[in-house]
Amino acid sequence: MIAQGTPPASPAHDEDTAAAALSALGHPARLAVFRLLIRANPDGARVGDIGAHLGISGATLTHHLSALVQAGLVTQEKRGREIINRADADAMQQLTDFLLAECCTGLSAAAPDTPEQAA
Amino acid sequence: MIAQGTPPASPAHDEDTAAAALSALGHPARLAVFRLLIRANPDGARVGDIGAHLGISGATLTHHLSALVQAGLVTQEKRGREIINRADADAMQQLTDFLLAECCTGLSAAAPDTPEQAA
DNA sequence: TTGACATTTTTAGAAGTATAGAAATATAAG
DNA sequence: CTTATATTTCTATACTTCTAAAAATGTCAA
Repeated sequence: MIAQGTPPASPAHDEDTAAAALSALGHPARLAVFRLLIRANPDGARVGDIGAHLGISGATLTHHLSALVQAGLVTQEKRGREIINRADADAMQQLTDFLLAECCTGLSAAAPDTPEQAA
Repeated sequence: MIAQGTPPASPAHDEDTAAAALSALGHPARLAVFRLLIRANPDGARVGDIGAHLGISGATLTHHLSALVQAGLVTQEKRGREIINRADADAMQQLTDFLLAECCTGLSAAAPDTPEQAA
C-alpha cells in the first residue's frame, strides 16, 4: 500500500521546478559546464573560456547556458563585450535539499539504520 | 580564469553516471514516481498501484520505470504476477553527494560565507 | 489439464522536443 | 573600420514521450 499521510502545501510547483533543474543537469555537456562553473566560483567564467576548456562550440554553448539560466542554476553578468557566467550554489543546495528532504519525508539524509517510519 | 588544480581519478565515469540519473529524474512523471516510491518504502509499490495513484497508463509507466531502473534509482522484485518497485535511497544519497561534494570540490555543502578558495 | 482472468511487458508508430553546428547578426573596444 | 565576443536563426538529425494493441507471464477454479 502507498502511504499518503501528509499532503504538502504546494507539491506540484516545487516538483516541476525540481524536475526542470534536474533535466537541465541531466545532460553530460551541461553537467560538465555546471561543474566547471562551480570550480570557477566566485570569479565565474566567460563563454569563450568554457568552450575552450570543454571543446564545445560557441553556438552550442549558448544554448546550454540558456538552459541552465532558465533552470535557475546559472547567472550571467555582462561586462563589456564579455559575459561572466556563475553557478548558483544556493539553487544547487535547494535542489539537493528537495531531493533528500521533500522526497524522503522525514529521513532528511540522516540514519538509514532507524526505520521508524512504518505506517 | 578557470581553476584546474586537482584533476580527479575518473571524472567522466561518475559524471556520466550522475548525468544519467539526473536525466532520469528530470521528467515530471518519473520524479513523481520516484517520490511516491520513496514514500512507499520499505514496502514498495506495484506497477498498477503507481499508475492508479498518478494517473499514468501501464505501458507508459513500464517505460518510465525501466528508465529509473537503468539509472540505478529503482529496484524491482517479482512476486507472483506482480512486480514490487522500490526506490534506492542509497543511490539518491550518492547522487546528491556527487552534486555537492564532487561538484563543489571542498565546499562540501558547508558555509557559503567563507570564500577562502581563490587560486 | 484446460479455460478465464489479472498483471506487466513488448512492439510499432505518431507527434513532439532536443541537440549541434554553420552562417549571419548584434554589440563593444580600440 | 576592424577585431573580438556572444547571440540568434536556421537546418538536419536524433531522441523522447505517449498510446493502443498484442504478447508474455502468473493465478485460480473447475
